[in-house]
Amino acid sequence: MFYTISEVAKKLNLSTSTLRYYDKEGLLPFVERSQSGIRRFKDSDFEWLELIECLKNTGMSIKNIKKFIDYYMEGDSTINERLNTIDNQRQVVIEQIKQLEKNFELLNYKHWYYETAKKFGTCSIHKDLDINDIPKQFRKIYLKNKQ
Amino acid sequence: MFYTISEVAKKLNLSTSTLRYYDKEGLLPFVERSQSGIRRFKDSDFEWLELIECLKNTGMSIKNIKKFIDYYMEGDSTINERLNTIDNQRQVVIEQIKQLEKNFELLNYKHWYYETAKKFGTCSIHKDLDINDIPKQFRKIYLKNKQ
DNA sequence: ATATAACTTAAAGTTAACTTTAAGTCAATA
DNA sequence: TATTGACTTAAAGTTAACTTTAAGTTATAT
Repeated sequence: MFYTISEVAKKLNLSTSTLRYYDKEGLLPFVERSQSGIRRFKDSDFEWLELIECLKNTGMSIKNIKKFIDYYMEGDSTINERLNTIDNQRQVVIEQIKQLEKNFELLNYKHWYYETAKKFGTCSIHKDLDINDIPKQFRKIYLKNKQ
Repeated sequence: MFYTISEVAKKLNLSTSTLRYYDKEGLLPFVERSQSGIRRFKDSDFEWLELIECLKNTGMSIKNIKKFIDYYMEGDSTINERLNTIDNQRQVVIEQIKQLEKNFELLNYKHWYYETAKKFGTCSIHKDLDINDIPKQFRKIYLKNKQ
């Protein structure tokens, strides 16, 4: 079973020009062509595209994704390099999630800040609040921001 | 207590040109200037810069960050708009974390895939594996990728 | 007083990741 | 057979977020 570029684009919510761009950049060396040069994507190519999307999503550049795919094309002699790339990216994702959780805490604090301001009709309420009026989880950040 | 632009840059691990760029784009209307026009950052400006970094980190564009800061400069009449912006961004972060966790799962599968290939010296081992050889958490993705 | 280091603005340059355009080929239907 | 729609490549254009450059001013140390 083969798919055209526009079928793949639709399935993955990418544009055909993005897929051609990826191909041009060397990300899709395994995609076959018909006699007349038309790309014929197979099911196993979706697995690759899923990994490409994953690496892209987690901040890897097109160039570095290409390096990984080049390793793949070299065969079993590069298993270790590919494992290292994957492990490195796992670490990247762990850091990204940690960072997002920090950002989320600040946004939660700001949510409480504006909820409280909304209740009182003014942001200046925050000058008059006692530490006991502040939810425990926000006290540290509140004091930090106050000084 | 005041800080120069390079002190702030050092503290926040940004470049001075980035801070000037943010200022030019309207992100720092509250930063004071000396008589001769030199920026004088105060402690409360760090709170703003922390929020700017947070919004930027979670994917908000400079233009939309500026909108938020414009609301702030308007005063109490925009509390609701600011609350909405914060709440929207909280939702964005929740989605980002979910997406990263999905990406992390795929990377964990690929880690196992290459660890196993490494153990056997070849990726072709994966053609011969029985479903029972595959860790439970990877079975679904393994079968999906196999067909 | 002079050198140096830090600041200033305005404008041009950079980079990554697409996106669009132009010109053309191919396959299927009226 | 002619038209339509999907495909092709190559190259130019776009966008966001900086970064660098050029030309000049200011503050401090010797």
